[in-house]
Amino acid sequence: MMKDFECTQELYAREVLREKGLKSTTQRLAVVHVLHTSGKSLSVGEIHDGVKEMLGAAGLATIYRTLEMFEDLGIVKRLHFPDGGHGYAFSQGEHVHHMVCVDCREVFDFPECPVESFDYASVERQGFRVKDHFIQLFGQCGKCAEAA
Amino acid sequence: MMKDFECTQELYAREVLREKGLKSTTQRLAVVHVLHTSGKSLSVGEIHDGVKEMLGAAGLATIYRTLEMFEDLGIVKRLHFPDGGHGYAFSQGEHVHHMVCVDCREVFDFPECPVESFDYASVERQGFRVKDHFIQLFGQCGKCAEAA
DNA sequence: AGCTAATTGAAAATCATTCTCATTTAATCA
DNA sequence: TGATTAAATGAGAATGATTTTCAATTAGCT
Repeated sequence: MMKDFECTQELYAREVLREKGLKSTTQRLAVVHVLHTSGKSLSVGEIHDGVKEMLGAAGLATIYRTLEMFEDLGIVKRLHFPDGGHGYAFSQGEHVHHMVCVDCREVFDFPECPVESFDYASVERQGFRVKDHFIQLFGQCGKCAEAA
Repeated sequence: MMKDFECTQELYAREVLREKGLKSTTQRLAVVHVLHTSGKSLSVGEIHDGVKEMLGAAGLATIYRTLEMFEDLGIVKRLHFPDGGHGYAFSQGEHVHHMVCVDCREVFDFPECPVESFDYASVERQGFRVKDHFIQLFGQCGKCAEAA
């Protein structure tokens, strides 16, 4: 499957998949397309709907399988919301954090990492070795702030 | 229900509940006890087991209801793990972040907030208003690092 | 001790996620 | 290109997690 309207994000996913010997299926590329063009954090159901709209039909199990795999590959990031729900946003493997509008769930990158420059002395004094971190900022985007 | 071995954490929970006009039931205090004494992040099932051990029996629905309520009240924090699972840790409402050992799930506080002192200029330039944040550090505690 | 609204427990209902397996498809190579 | 083959998909069943319902119980008042 090679479409003329393929964007850099799809080419990126295609490349990551190829490197790992995984197939660039229609469904997988559709997931990338839906996530990337939305620019938002989407739930599994929303992604499924988007893919169905593109392809006519798509199995829900495939969406789950794809998202799990994409998360491992760094193609998507799983985000958590204060209400207990979670969603997925497109990502290109770089170390960025996300800031999500709690109203429209639009996702904005936050390239400077507040933790990178942070002094871990206090936890390391307790014997810890910090290996990874998860950061997410919540707030309101300009549009939603105006609308409110 | 008033036990002689009640600790400050239970007294704290009792106080928060009283302020909101909520009842300090045996089950709720047992959840506090289980979480606080474990010092770890526990799954809903583990909390349920712990409470059953203390009380002989306890409904799972009550555990869910209690945890949801406690999260709103700031008595517990919900933590997310890289494997997609989540757990709950005792908290006393203060603004602390947590660092979790990925092996034993022990939870350590991280009082200095790396984001508090952070310069939000880059996102605010995009029209955002940052209202909240979620930070979690992952790593290995001293004990688990030795054992490995 | 008695009253009352809040809370609980058990089971059913709902919702989310994973699994199974027969069928299809992307990538490779002749 | 067409054949081959391992990987991937889809449909639905199975599982697991969470929520709801409602009758019975209990904490926090007088």
